[in-house]
Amino acid sequence: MICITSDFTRDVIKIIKNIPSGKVLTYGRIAKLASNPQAARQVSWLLHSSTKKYNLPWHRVINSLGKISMKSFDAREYQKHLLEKEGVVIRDNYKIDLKEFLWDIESIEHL
DNA sequence: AACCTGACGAAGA
DNA sequence: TTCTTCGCCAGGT
Repeated sequence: MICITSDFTRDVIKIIKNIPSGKVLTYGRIAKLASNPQAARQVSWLLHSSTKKYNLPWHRVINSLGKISMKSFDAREYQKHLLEKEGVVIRDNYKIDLKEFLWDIESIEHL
């Protein structure tokens, strides 16, 4: 399991934990909110390796195209199910309308 | 210290 | 519009 050693990682964890039900954020936006716009891959790495440990709502994180990007079919279907349960509409090809469902947060000051 | 990993993303072809 | 390439980062070995 991972050990937090950077402000970046701590912020990412905090941000993800605060995504409200029924909303989503993209890897890139999370990285940007955590003051490192180019660290989207690290966000992905974090989710992949420490979702359980930090009890994160991992399903509310999608890619910049507004799509679910899990690798296996089963995983995609599971994430789709979790999101739909919260009212998020999933279109063909696991596409989500960011205009409607992207969490509108501009800074993490108040978190 | 060097190298590997990831559910990324922007830019080209 | 779809696919490939390449740069990114930080934690884990």
